[in-house]
Amino acid sequence: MSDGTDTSRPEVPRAGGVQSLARAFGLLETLAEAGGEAGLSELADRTGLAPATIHRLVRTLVDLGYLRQLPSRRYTLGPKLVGLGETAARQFGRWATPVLTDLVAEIGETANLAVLDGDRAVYVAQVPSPHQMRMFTEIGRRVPVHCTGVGKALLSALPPADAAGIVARTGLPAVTPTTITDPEVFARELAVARERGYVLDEGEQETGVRCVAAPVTGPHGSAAVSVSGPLSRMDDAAVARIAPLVVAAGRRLGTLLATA
Amino acid sequence: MSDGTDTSRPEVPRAGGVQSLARAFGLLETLAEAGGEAGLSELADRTGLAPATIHRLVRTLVDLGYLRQLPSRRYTLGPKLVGLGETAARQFGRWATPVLTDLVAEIGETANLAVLDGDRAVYVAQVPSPHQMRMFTEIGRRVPVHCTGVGKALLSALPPADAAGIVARTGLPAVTPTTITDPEVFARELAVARERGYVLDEGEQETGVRCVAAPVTGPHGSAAVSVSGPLSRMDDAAVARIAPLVVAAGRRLGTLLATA
DNA sequence: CCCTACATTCCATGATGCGGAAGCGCCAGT
DNA sequence: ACTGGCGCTTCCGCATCATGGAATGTAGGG
Repeated sequence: MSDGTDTSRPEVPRAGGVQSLARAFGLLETLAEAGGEAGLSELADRTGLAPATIHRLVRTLVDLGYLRQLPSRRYTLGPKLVGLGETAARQFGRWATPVLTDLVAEIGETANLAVLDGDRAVYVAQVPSPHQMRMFTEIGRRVPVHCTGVGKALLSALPPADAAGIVARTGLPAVTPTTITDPEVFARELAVARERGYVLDEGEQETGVRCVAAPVTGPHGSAAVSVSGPLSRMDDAAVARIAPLVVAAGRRLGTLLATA
Repeated sequence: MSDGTDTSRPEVPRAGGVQSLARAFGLLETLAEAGGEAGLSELADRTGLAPATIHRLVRTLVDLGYLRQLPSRRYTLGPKLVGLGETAARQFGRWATPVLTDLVAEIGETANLAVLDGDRAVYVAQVPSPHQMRMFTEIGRRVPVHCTGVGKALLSALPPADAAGIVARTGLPAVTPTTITDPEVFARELAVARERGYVLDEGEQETGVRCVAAPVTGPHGSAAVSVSGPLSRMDDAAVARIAPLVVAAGRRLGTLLATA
């Protein structure tokens, strides 16, 4: 950075405006990816930043309560992040939960809301089915887009070029025997989804779980609703009954999103 | 900092090193306090920062995915915060949940883990009692220290001077008829807690709920475990049986905290 | 239709964050 | 116990980067 001849900056393609912020959040993410705990030098290795720089950022975060320093001098995500995340989730849940609750009442299976986060989908709200008490709070969980109902629904609402870009970056790794791994088949799947307004997930992420998902139709709305349940209850007749309800819920959430 | 005559800055006592970071997180907190949604000028009013400054910070956060801009141009907490918060909670929960689960198995009442966050306590892990399905995920909730079992347990593990400092700042507002409001009585309560190794919460935050809490004994360990249930089940005999178990759990968590 | 209020962009200024290098404390090795 | 090495922390001069006042664009209200 000291000579004016080469101003190319291959790292951090387009972070944002304030670099210290981008770096700090990068550190938080790096820490999360590292399993929620890391030493300073490990962070330096992963991010390529100077130790002194990292130390200052990290120290600030510790002072603010968003990071904790363990007795071993390593760093962990701090308690305040839990609070913020909870508030954020509540925020999403506030307007989505009523609609999801209706869906569960009509269908009897677990209903989810997810949004696009980079190249993956994050669950931001969930209303569990009355059938099985399973599934803790899956809220906040990030899943691949290519093998989940919500993921495919999210892609189907994107401009095809953007969707193709995401798929190109993430690839189509097989998770179960039914996961779609052929790009051409996947493209057709999205085309069908756009046509019908909903997608199916035929146990592509978890065997035995069938899922109906629809995009949340809004202006900027990168969101998707889904209803999922075990194959035993989700037969073809059930899907035929469920699909229109999920699509309607997506539309309803879209108008809510635009309004509030 | 613009004029040399008056450098007193009553606001933001000691933020941290990197000011843009402190401000950005301040904005996130302000947004959370405002109900999770606010316009730019509202943020400007609440924080006292220049609109241009806020806009740049906020725009960066939007680019990074930690904030979302609604069609109405207002701002909301973004999906990535949900993910980070969940990871942070999982991080705490990972090593705590097994111990809490054992506690619930032995006692049959809800078990919690909380840490000190500034002058308040935050719940970071919880295993619900099999009895009542009540209580959603209370994780992330911040509560006062003076009227909760975990709060008093946290204070009892602190150097008395530090505990007194916190109490001096927060005061002892009455929340229920049994809340301790006399500083001298409260100091004695903490002394007893240090002596016995556990504290009771006699419906001091919510009438009818009795709670046994113990500090997590670690090197720097500002954490506390608690078990709480309705008075009907938490009689004196139950408390006598429960207290040693909670203390033991605190000790166990302490060694885990020091190790991993 | 104009007008007010809000969000957004521009730009010169200097405060502020940056990172190389030196200092310390902790384990591991012998 | 001594020593070496590694990783965390602190210092300090330089210039980059964030800052905020003012100008511009945009939406809703009278």
